[in-house]
Amino acid sequence: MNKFHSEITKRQQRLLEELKKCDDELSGQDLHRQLYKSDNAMGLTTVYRNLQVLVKQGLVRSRHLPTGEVLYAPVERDIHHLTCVNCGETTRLNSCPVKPINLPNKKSKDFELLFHTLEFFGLCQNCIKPDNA
Amino acid sequence: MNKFHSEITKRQQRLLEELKKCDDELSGQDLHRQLYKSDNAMGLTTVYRNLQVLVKQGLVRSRHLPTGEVLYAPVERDIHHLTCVNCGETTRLNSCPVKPINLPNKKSKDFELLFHTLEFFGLCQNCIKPDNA
DNA sequence: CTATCTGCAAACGTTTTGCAGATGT
DNA sequence: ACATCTGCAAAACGTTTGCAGATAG
Repeated sequence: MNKFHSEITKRQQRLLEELKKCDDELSGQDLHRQLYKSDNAMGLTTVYRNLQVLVKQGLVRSRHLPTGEVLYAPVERDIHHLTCVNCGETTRLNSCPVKPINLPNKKSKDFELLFHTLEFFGLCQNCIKPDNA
Repeated sequence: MNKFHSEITKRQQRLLEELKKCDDELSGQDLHRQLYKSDNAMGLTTVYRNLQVLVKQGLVRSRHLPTGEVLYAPVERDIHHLTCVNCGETTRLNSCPVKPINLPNKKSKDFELLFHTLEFFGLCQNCIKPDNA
């Protein structure tokens, strides 16, 4: 049996559940904080380790913010953003604005595609104006 | 005059030149190291500060690796990758495999698009096999 | 009883910041 | 002079790792 796509542990289920419950993406820190308020507190280390597992299983997608932190969401959630390179302001796009033409096959002998990230960077309305910080 | 798209300094020109000269993407550390060997040594802080400027000017694109480090390349270079979520191995795609359909206008009142990043994540050939670390 | 999972504390490594001195207009 | 740019050293920060103890099958 492939070590990926196997059963997941209680803790991993809990994390996935929390991600699905939330409409947004969450960081490891977010999840840790949020679970501490609930009856399923778990250490930060555990949160990070299990998130990695969930990504490798193909159940969770991850994305790196310009700040260096990582945000997680269920794989099936297809979120993309406009991000201002000056002020960092982010606008969410609720559908993927590109049409895949030559995407790698979802499942080929060479590469099993789990998810993609697509982010747009530029200057937001405020920052386009002259005299901005 | 808009503070973006204005003239750039010698140091910034040097960084841009170095990025153009290289076929790959480079990190701040890479650039710093590389310039130290040349006649244009500059401090790490300066490298980072000027790279930020170049990104805001729309001359350079940046992309965050899963490791947290940031890679830079000239904006016009349209590179995308397949990355294995297990071992981190990366394969480069030399053309953008998606067709923009509803991309934000390159230049609108609301948002001035400078570049986009598109990365694919999944499992590489090696890691798909059972019994992998 | 062996393998896996956990959590704490310490480490990591890249990037950022404070500040004083250099540079240049 | 005045604003900008630089570099050093220290800080910052989310994340990762070592290890010993807990848990589970």
